[in-house]
Amino acid sequence: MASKQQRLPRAVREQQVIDAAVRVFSRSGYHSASVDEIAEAAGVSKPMVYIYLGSKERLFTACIHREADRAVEAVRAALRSGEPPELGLWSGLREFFGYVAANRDAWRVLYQQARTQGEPFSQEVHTARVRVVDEITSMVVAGTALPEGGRIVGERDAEILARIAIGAADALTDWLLENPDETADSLVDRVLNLALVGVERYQTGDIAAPAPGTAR
Amino acid sequence: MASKQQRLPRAVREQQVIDAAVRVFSRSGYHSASVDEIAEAAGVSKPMVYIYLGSKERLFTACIHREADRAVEAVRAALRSGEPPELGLWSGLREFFGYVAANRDAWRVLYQQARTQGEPFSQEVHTARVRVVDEITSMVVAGTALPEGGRIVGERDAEILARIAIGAADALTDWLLENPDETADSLVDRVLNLALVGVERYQTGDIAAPAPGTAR
Amino acid sequence: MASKQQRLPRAVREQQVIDAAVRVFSRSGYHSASVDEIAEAAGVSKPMVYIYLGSKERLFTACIHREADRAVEAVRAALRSGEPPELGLWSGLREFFGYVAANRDAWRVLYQQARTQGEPFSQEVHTARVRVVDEITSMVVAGTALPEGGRIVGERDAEILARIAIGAADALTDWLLENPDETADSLVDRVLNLALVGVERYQTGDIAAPAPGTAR
Amino acid sequence: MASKQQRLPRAVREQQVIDAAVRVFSRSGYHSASVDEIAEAAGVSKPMVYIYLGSKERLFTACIHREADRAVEAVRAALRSGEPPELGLWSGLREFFGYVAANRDAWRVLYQQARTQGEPFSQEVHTARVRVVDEITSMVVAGTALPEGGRIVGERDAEILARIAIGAADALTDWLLENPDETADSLVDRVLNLALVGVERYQTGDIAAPAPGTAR
DNA sequence: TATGAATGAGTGTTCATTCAT
DNA sequence: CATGAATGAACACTCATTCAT
Repeated sequence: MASKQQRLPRAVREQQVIDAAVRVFSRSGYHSASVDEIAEAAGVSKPMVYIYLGSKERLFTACIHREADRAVEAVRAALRSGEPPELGLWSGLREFFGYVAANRDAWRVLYQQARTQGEPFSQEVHTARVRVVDEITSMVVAGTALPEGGRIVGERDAEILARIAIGAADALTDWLLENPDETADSLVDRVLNLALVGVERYQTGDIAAPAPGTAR
Repeated sequence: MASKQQRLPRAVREQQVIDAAVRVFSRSGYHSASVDEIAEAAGVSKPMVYIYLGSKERLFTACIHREADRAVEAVRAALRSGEPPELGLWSGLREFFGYVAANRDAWRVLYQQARTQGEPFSQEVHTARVRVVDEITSMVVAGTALPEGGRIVGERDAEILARIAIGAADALTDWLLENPDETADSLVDRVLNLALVGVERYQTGDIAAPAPGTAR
Repeated sequence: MASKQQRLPRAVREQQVIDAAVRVFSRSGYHSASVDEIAEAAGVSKPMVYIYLGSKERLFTACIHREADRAVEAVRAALRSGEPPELGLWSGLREFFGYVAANRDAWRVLYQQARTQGEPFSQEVHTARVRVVDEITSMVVAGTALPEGGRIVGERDAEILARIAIGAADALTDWLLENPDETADSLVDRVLNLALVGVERYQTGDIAAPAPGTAR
Repeated sequence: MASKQQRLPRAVREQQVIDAAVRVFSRSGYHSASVDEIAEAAGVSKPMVYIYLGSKERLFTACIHREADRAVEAVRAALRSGEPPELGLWSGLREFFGYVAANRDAWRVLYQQARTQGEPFSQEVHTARVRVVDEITSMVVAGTALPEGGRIVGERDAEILARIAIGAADALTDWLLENPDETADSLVDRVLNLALVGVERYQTGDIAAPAPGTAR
């Protein structure tokens, strides 16, 4: 269809292709997605994909890079727009959850796909992926969360907290998909509630504090 | 290689093949993994894989099913061996984290791979995967956690807590892999520490309680 | 099933296998039919097929040979049981049609399959097949048909008549299968009727006799 | 071989592939014929076969359809070119025999192969094949044969006559192949001769008319 | 004798990638 | 610039055939 293409500038075409690729990679996974499929979804012929992006592998990394940038920028923008600082952690989480829920395709490519594909992507993709994960979560968890106190316990602990946030956000958007009557906001409310209830129970002694290094 | 024909009974060979498949699927992902690769890793010829397991797809679901059973049993056994009840949640989490960290291949196949492959696995695999996730986490989180009080807040909240635990365990074992000087136990200690610190800060007002439904 | 077989004498087993093979070859064609399928249909294990018949190819030729013998014998027996000589041609055709219609599996293997499979069967199978074709039809058409006059016109013409009979019988049993309310006998009646009508029309001039060597 | 990339338009290549397929299917049978073999015979690489024809099965049906069209057209054209009407039946048969003898590959695919392959081709192929058989033979036998008298005896009888003609033509071209000194024309002469002789003998009482429904 | 276990070799099919226009 | 045409290489799957028990 649409034969004799419209002579758009290269940069635009490239974005169209990446847009399509993110959608297709997200739905089918890296290996199942065929370049034909992506080209068709982008409305260009297959050689264009190769002229612009070079190879399927480089196309995939291009997706990773662009979505990494977008993700960082999205959360950063949200945080910039000034919440009162004490609510930093909560609002940061809210933005993060919101982003993941609102950009499922991008997130799937960025996080799930980029982790589960074997060797060819070890370095290039790994570092790009880690960049978002680290940057976003250090923004949300460490930086924003406790502006007054700096690091919570140590660098590693901050990273752990970050990973927990990421894994939770990832797993919870699956839950969101399976419960269509919930929204990203209602989910965040539930999570916060759980935290409060947990703390209360903890205070009343319903949950015993573990002595670290106890079991096993 | 492996010389010629070892003539083992079917049941044994089947397990060998599934063992190999879990390893290979875990490393390469479902689509990248070739049946040849799996057969070689199992020390059998390709036709054996088909004679015993039927197809690549059915081999994959066989992996899911077996690892699902094993995972449930592993955590269940750990919980049965009687910790003092107040420590239920902590020890449950410890066992769960320990399992995930100690069985990375199985977990990758069970959780990451089974989620990210497209259509062919919707039903069969999905339900098997959900079964572990639900069973394990309801064991760890809901059942064991609060034996005196039953459900925490509601069914959905229990599920959310379960998903958080799963997503966190998943993400944290990535972190473990990247920090080889840590162990599953030291990781659990760190997490518990963070929880305690969090609660303390919360109590001292360092973290403001959000009014649920606030932001955005 | 039926594990631990019954220790039957070799000759019997061989016939069982050939019986099954004829059925399966007839239904699926030589190449589609798998030795597994045949072994199962015969109620023996696959190695038995090889021990007794050697190879798939030799099994096929064994089918051809046996069915060739049976076909010749069937028609010969029918003809021996003394019809009045003038009816020889008609009753010969009747027997032949009857045989083909009543032994579809055998006929399919003997005639259709044996002609349409490529190279490996050129000689062995071809000669066996030709043997039946020639023997049966010379019996029916030439020998029996005109005992008083010997050959009709010449050897080649007799062969032509034979081929016509064979081709017609083959094609007509297809027609029989598609018209289940007809029987082999009713079909023969129809054919004879047609012949009579043809001759009558010919006599009345409705059909012009061609001058041989005319057209083109 | 055939050097590299000849860059022909799709329609041309499609016909080349079908041409080659008819030859190969005719020689080897549907199952023995490999797509590789066909591709090589067509002078293209295997993927072209799949890009243009989709699958081996669809390639086979494409052969059937094209040869069906050609066969119908060939006989129709021959009949159109005006023989004196009384000779209709004979010239019709002559054309039909001539076509079959001159297009053995096509005929083998159309008639022999299409009948003897098992299930996958039941509908699509069956109807296409039946279309030629019916159309050609009703043209030759019924329509052309007796323009003055319409149907011979009844619909079923016309069909029977048609089947006889087809089966005879099929069987006789085998005979032609085995007797290379004969031609399609000389064969037709022989057949006509036989018919005449038959009628004469019949008239002189050498052949007794059967009472339909007699024997058995 | 009889068979479950095992495989080498091949087939249909797909896909990333490139050339010729 | 843009694309239809073309292919090398690989992959899932099957089958006739044999060996070890």
